[in-house]
Amino acid sequence: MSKEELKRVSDTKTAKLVKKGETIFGEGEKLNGVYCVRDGVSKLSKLSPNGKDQIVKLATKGALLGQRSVITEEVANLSAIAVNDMQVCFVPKDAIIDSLNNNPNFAVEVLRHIAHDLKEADDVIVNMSQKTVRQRIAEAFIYLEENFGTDRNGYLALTLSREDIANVVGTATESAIRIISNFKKLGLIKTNGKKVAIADRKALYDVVKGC
Amino acid sequence: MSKEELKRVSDTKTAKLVKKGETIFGEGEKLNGVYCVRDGVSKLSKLSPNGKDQIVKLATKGALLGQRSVITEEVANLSAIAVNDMQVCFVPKDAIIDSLNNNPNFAVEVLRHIAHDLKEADDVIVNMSQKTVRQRIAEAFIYLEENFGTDRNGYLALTLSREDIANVVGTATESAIRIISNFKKLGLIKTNGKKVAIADRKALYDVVKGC
DNA sequence: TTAAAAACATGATAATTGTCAGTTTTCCCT
DNA sequence: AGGGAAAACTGACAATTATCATGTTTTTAA
Repeated sequence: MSKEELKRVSDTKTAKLVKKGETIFGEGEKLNGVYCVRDGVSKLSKLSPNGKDQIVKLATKGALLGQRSVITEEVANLSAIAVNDMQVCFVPKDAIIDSLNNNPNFAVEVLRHIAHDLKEADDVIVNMSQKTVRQRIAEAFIYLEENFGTDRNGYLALTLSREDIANVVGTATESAIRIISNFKKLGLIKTNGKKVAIADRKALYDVVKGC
Repeated sequence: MSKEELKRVSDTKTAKLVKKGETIFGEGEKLNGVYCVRDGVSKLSKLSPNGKDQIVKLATKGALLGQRSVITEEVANLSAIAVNDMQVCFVPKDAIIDSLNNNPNFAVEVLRHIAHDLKEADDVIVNMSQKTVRQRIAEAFIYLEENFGTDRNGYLALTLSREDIANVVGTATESAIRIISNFKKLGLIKTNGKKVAIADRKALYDVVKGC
C-alpha cells in the first residue's frame, strides 16, 4: 500500500467525531491503529511526575496520531486530546505494518516524515532549555499564527485556554496569564475573550530574540 | 543493502580518529554521508540564539551521526563534537539512499530506530520543561551511569566538564557547579577531580522525584 | 435561567536560577 | 618543569518564575 493508497483507504472510512476535550488515546494505552486527523486539532501531551501536563505538540489536519507507537510496537508515549471538535478516522495497525514491510516507498515516506518530526523535537528541546518563559510565549503566538492562521478579524484561528498555553511552553498557568496580560498592555497582542490577535508582529519577534 | 551489509561495509572501512574536542560536522553543514561511531562519545548540540550551546544528546558506540539529515536531505541540524577521543567511520550518502530505496527491511529498521529517538526526544522535552535544574542534574548523573557505566572505582566512565553538564541540562555553568558541589556536600555523589561517582543512588532518585 | 464549575486575573511572597566579578585549581603544551 | 590558558569554584546580587491566596468573569449543564 502506498501513501496514496493509504490515504484512499482512510478516505473511504467514515470519520468519527471527537468532541472538544475528549481523549483519543491516553499515555500508556496499547494502540491497535493510527488515527488520521481529518479536521480539528489535537494536543499531544504527557503527564510529568509533578502532576503537570506538558503539551509536546499540536496535530492538525493530515497528521497521524499514534504513528510512532505503532511503528515501534510500544504503548503510547503521549496522550491525544481534542482541543476543539475533531473528525478522525482510524487505520488499523495491520494495514500499516503490512505496508511498511511490503512497500519500500511507503516506509521511506514515513521515515522522512518521522525524521522531520525528530528535527522539530530537537529544536523544541533547545527552545525549552535556552529561552525564557516570556520568549517562549511570544514564540507560541507566532507559531499558532503561522500554523493555524487567523480568522477574518485577525484573531488566531486556534484558540487555546491560558492553561493550554502554559502547558505548551512549560510554565505555571498564572505565569502565562501574567505575561499575556503584559503583552496586551504593551500592545503586542490584542484579545477578545480568550481569542488572541497579534497586533505588533515585529515587537513580538523582538521579544523572542530577547531584545 | 541490509543493516548487516551496511555494518559489514562500515567494518571494512578504516576508522578515522577524531580527537577530543574536534568537530565531526557542524550545524548547517551539508553532509554527504553518515558517521558511524566505533568508539568514544560525541555530543550533538545546537547553538541557541542567546549564544549558548544546548547538548541535545550524547552518541556512543554504534550510533550513526547525521543519519536524520541525510534522510531528509537537509543540512545538519546539530553539531557533532567529540567528547573524548573517538573512532568513527564514514558511510557515503549514496549507499544509504540506495539501501533505503531498494531494501524495505533496511528502511523499516532505520524507521524503528528514528522512531525510538523521537520518543526519547519527546521525553527530554517533558523533562526540560517540567523539572528544576537540580532535578535535571541529578537525572543526568543517573543517565550517565546507566548508559556509559562506571570504571572499577565506581566513577562514571564518561567524564564531562561542568560546562558540558550545564549544556546537557540547559543551565548556566555556575548554576551547575553550585548544584554539583551541593550534591557532594550532601553525600549524594563523590568527586575526584572532574570525575564523579554516585554515592547515594536512592537519595539521588529522591532528588529527581522532587522529594 | 441560574447555580456550580471552570477559567481568568492579580497581589504578595518565596524559591529558583542567572549574571557578573572575581580567585583558585587543573590541564596542556613546548 | 614552568608558564599560560582553560576550567572550576565562590560570593553577591538581580532577574525570573513558582506558589499561594483570593476575587472576578465566563462557561457549562441541569
